[in-house]
Amino acid sequence: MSRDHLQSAAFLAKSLSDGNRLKILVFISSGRKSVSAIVEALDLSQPLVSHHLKELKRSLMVKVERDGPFVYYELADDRILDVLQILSDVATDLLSGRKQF
Amino acid sequence: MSRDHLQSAAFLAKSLSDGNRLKILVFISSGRKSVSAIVEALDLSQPLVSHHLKELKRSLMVKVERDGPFVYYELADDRILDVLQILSDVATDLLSGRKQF
DNA sequence: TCAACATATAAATAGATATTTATTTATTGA
DNA sequence: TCAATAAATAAATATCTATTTATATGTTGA
Repeated sequence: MSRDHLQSAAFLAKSLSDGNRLKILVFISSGRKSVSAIVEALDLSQPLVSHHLKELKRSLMVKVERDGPFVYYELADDRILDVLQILSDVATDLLSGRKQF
Repeated sequence: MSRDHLQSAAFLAKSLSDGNRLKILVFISSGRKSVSAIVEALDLSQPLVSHHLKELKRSLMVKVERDGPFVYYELADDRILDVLQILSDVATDLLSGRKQF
């Protein structure tokens, strides 16, 4: 893995490093969702959701589409879910304190 | 994936969100390395390497072992490399601008 | 056009984090 | 014991980021 590739991986990891952003990613993974739908479902303030969506857009992990007054956000790549699953599994194992994996 | 699992994933992702830490992880993935070996190989200052190793230890992603005056760090779980590879692949595809993955 | 709604942006704040420089602690060979 | 090496910690700084509150922009139906 080259230096550039490592930097790219770090950049995406940074986008995945916030719990609220992960909630958003998982929520929109079942299909495009409007901002207001996200706000309601996750019980976060609208500006906070917009802020996180902006960050996710900056890292290209979401695709955006306007439809009338609504703006829909969609997961850009399903492998992001795979990453979250692996990280969750690894965290579980690491916290269990076992010595070998 | 539960809320706790998402929080755990976010916590690990935060540890993966720095380029220098990823360099360290990849370097030690070929076997335990001393701090000074890491400092030389990556051309980073010794306190900076210690700082990042402390962070990696906090997230349990490295195992630590002292041997005389040397302290050796080792990757705690090889699936972390899988995560980095996927993130790198995804970043490449997202930056290529293709619409479907 | 205007009121109502959807979303984005601005500004302020508080807390986190990467890096540098300087110092301390720990270990060992002479 | 002491000098030299390995590693960790402290302190300072500068930057970044999550969140809140307030406001602006954009869209549509009446």
